[in-house]
Amino acid sequence: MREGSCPFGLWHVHVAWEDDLVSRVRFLRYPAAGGAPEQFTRYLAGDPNGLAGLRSVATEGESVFARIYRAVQAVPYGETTTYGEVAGRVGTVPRVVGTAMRLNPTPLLVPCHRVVAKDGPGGFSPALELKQALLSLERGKRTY
DNA sequence: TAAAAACCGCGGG
DNA sequence: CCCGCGGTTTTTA
Repeated sequence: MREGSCPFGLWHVHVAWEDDLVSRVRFLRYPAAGGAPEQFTRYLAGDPNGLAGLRSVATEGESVFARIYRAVQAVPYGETTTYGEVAGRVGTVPRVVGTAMRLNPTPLLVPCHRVVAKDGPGGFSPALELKQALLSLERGKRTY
């Protein structure tokens, strides 16, 4: 298993992967020893198709969460959907979608930042600021 | 271990 | 404002 990071503003995007399969993505305040896959660098530089070719472990299987993650992955770059909308498509309730987003092992690859509340931004860990930065990045506005 | 309670990145009443 | 929804985590025994 390989691990590395690339910078994003005040943060560093840490990635754990093997070949094209990504098992973990995290936002930390310090860099890793090595670099992240170039796809992440491209995405964070504003390339809409930067992440193409990478898979996430989170989307495998038939669990409710896996189906939620697949539904979220289907949300196009630069667009948003709501917790309730995803819930309806998967056959569960909004609250569970929120839980799945909170526990998302591979943010960015499963673009949980594109899921917002019906009226409001919804949440994001470790910082809501990151969700806003990612959304404005996809709108073509570089915050960082 | 197993069962119960608490906890939520929500939404509708 | 309050309560149910359903899946996860924490607490309790």
